Amino acid sequence: MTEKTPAKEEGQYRSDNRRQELMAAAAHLFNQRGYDATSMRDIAREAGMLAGSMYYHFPSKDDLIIATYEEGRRLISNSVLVATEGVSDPWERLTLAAVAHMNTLFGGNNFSILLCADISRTSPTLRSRLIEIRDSYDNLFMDLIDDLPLPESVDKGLLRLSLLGSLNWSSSWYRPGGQSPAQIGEFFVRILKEKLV
Amino acid sequence: MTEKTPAKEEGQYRSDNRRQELMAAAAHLFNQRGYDATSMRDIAREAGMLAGSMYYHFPSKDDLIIATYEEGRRLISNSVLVATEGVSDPWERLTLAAVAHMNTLFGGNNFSILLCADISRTSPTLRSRLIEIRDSYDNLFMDLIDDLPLPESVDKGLLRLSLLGSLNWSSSWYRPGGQSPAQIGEFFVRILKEKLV
Amino acid sequence: MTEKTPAKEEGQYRSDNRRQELMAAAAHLFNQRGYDATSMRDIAREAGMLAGSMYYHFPSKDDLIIATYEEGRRLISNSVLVATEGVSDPWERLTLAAVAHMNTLFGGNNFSILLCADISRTSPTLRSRLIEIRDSYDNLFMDLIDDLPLPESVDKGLLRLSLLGSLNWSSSWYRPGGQSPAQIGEFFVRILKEKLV
Amino acid sequence: MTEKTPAKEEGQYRSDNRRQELMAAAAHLFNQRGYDATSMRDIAREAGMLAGSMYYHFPSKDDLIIATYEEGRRLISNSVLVATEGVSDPWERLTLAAVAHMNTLFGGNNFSILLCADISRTSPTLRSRLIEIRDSYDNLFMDLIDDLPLPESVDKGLLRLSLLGSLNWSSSWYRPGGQSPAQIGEFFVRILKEKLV
DNA sequence: CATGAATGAGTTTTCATTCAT
DNA sequence: GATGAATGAAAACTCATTCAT
Repeated sequence: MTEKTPAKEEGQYRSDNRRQELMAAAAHLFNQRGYDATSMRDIAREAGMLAGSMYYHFPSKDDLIIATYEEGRRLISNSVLVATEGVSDPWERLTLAAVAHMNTLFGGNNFSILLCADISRTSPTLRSRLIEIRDSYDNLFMDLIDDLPLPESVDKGLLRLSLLGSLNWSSSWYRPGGQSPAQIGEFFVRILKEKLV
Repeated sequence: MTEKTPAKEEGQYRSDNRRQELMAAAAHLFNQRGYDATSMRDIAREAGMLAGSMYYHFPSKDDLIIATYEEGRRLISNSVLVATEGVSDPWERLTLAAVAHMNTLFGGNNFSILLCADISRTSPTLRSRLIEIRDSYDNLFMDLIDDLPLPESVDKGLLRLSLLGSLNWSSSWYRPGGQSPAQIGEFFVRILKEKLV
Repeated sequence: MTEKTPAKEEGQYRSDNRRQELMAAAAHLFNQRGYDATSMRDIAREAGMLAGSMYYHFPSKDDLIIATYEEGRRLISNSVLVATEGVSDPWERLTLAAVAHMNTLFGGNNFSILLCADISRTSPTLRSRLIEIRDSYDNLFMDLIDDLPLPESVDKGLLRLSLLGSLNWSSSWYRPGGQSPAQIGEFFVRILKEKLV
Repeated sequence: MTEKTPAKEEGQYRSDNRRQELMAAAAHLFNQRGYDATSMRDIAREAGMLAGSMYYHFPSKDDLIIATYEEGRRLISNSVLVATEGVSDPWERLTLAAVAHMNTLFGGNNFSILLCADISRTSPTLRSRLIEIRDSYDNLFMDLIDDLPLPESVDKGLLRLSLLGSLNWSSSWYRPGGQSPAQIGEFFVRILKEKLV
């Protein structure tokens, strides 16, 4: 796992410290209130800094949004890849991926759940960048579903969208206390695999 | 059907004309740009009126948001009720409901799709009101799923959330041209009903 | 003279009152400190209003700049046209124009002298608009100089630029007390007309 | 000529290299965008340095402005002095001075043309310093015009202001391609000397 | 000599809302 | 019912400057 190492190989961190704190503060607030309702001042305050100081680290709010989103993608991609590594049964792979997806979403990192947020209403330039990032994650599921042994009559594209919808919509209703994220992920795959009727 | 009558029974409309135009303009813009990015001035302009004039019809922006949201719920609830009326087979009822749901979402009315929007990031007071409204719609699906003949091992609550997730997530990817909304709705129910593996 | 009438014929005034006060305040401060160093807050304060309120009358600072500049052009154009009206001797016409130019520049209206300011360092879009306006005034002098009976060896374009330079540069050194603006204007034309050596 | 020597006699340069690069970068940007619109960061970037580093060489932006302005005065003063050295006919001396003035303004050095910029709109302290510098240059023309054999009726002060206005105003309209700077300078003196009417 | 990081006051602009007419 | 005009708080962002290292 590389996400705890200095990550020099991605060349995207400068003097990691404050930048990471800023991103953590931003992700936290973006999740609580959304992009629009979170001001640069709010983020600065949460990171113990003045608003103007942030602009040394991120040239604009959009850049900060993109950075947190990309960090979210990096973390969840990693989780899914690690979880499915070395497993060959396609349904088991999909189950493990769904479980890793849910565990990452609700496992304490504030970044990945940003990928479930509504981005259809941000500025066109920002939106297209975020969509790119999200698509690069969705592709992992495309591959997992492609490997499934399914009757020809099943549209694999729609199947993927159905599963991702089930999984991501959880961000709008999940609260700790009931079933665990892992159980929920496992269930959403099981009802596709098993005969219900 | 009640949606064309003056709706006196809800006691909340004054001199319907301008009010309805305002709501239509608002719903249109809310869908395009989201709540935050839509200003009262934008809405007023689209309705051929000045910003100040709106406050005769709606005491605040939140009230306008709630009104459009509630109108969306009213329309989609109606569609689902009408579609399932008189049908008794539980799987068929669920399929018809999903189809009606999708047809209403993408069938030209700008209100219902607002129910798929991310409200987890609005002010707490507004949010709790919107959640109430959405829940009162989700209950329809609760009933439909309760009627399904399912093994005890299947958690009906999660099943409902899975289906609603699949259906509502479509608002983030659906574009006209591929499968029709009705086909998509039918498919999402079918993969629950049929054995895939 | 039309500049004191409601000016309906130019169609550019709304409810003249506050708009004119705003323009007067702006012109005053633009002259004292320049465009950049004058903030919208400064202008608002001088007009007895809050910064945000100005945006009802002018959509942006650039628009306000353009409006004051255009008002300056209107006033000085009028002065020159009125002064030369009915006079036919070309040198006398030029003298009267120079005198009117100087009298308008230093005669209490804060608008016209803006045309002497350095605009080579504003944003390209703003600059090109201001240049258009200034050129439309300079054309008056083009005509006056064209009518002069001069030897072929004299470049009329350069002659115009020389005179306008002499006149406009006065905005950087003129202080009341010495020669009057009218005397200065008359002198600058006389040294072109008379043999000095 | 002293401009190539280390200039110890002015006692104001430290380790000339970086200082000169900084001044060149500043002069370049001041001409393109003006003082206000040029930030210390812009200048630093153009000189390949970070903003903070400049403060070793110049204690403030105003000091940097003054230094470039003074350098512009030094260069153009030199040109005029060299051009008129050894010539005794007063009108020829004035002509040569005007030609040298124009050649220096548009001859590639970015400093001297700063003297033509609008300084009537900078902070009072800065302004008074810049005026001092400019006046010390204008005095050269005062002397040249004093030597002219003119009728008593001609106000020599105004004559100087007229000529300097014609010359300096060129900074607002001159573009390479038409008459050369030298031809323009010669023309502006000729129309004073010769009878036009 | 230079850098990285921060400061704090400032900028233009936007916006929900109010209210006299 | 609607308008014109204003309010005041907040937004994103900029910038000259400072200073420890």
